[in-house]
Amino acid sequence: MDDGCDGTPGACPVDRMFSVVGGQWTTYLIWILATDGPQRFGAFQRHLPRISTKVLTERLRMLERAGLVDRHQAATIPPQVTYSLTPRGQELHGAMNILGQIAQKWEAEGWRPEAAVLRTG
Amino acid sequence: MDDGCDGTPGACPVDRMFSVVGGQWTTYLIWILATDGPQRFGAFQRHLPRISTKVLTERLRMLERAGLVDRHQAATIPPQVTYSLTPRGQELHGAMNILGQIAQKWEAEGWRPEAAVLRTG
DNA sequence: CGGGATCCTCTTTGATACTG
DNA sequence: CAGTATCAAAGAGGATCCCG
Repeated sequence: MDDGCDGTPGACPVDRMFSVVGGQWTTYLIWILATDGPQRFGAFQRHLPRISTKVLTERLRMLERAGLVDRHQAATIPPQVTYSLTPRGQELHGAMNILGQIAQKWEAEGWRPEAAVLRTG
Repeated sequence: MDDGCDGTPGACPVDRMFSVVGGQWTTYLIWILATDGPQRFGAFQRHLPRISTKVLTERLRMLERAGLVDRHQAATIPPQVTYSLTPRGQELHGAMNILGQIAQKWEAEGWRPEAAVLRTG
């Protein structure tokens, strides 16, 4: 019963996972990599026109440190940097996909998440 | 391929689900309800000593609007309000549990999420 | 007991400009 | 192209007080 979930940040395994992928944009980055394959920095920006370079960099660095994304840099001019999912990133995507499928199933039943959420904009 | 994931908030089903349960504390609330059963307002505060009444109320209201949590009020004095998981809340908990299990498996392999995350505190 | 209303802080984001 | 640095705005979260 007591799983150490006393509210200390990261006390729950679920929360630790969310602390890595819960940030804004993060699910999209993983999704894009999983569905469209490896991407370059500029390609992400084209996929997500409203993300800033700062945040995009931060998210990619974090996913890289978390071992979910691989960063491959070609020493050309201009530089070519390509990001891809690691096996762990792929495994995580599969699990997140389950959440997405539940969302879609519920929405087919009339569920309206937007109505519940206090969206920030 | 294109699943509508252009970065507009909530464009992805996964993101819609995260918009509901991705907020801080939310995973804990669901976890507590799933493992310890129905809880009263004050019980949550005892479980999570650092949460404020404002945020706890907000989260519970949101989970209620999202149909994941049931709020039952007894018209006694003093009032007794009890929160419980709906069937959807239970289904979601099961799916989130998968993420937690992956986290635990990876951690057993040496994965260190804290090292990756830019924790806010 | 179970909150609602405020105020205030701190983090997170976004915009912009510059660089190897 | 792929970032870095800086600044300003926004919003979430915390603390506090009060009420039914």
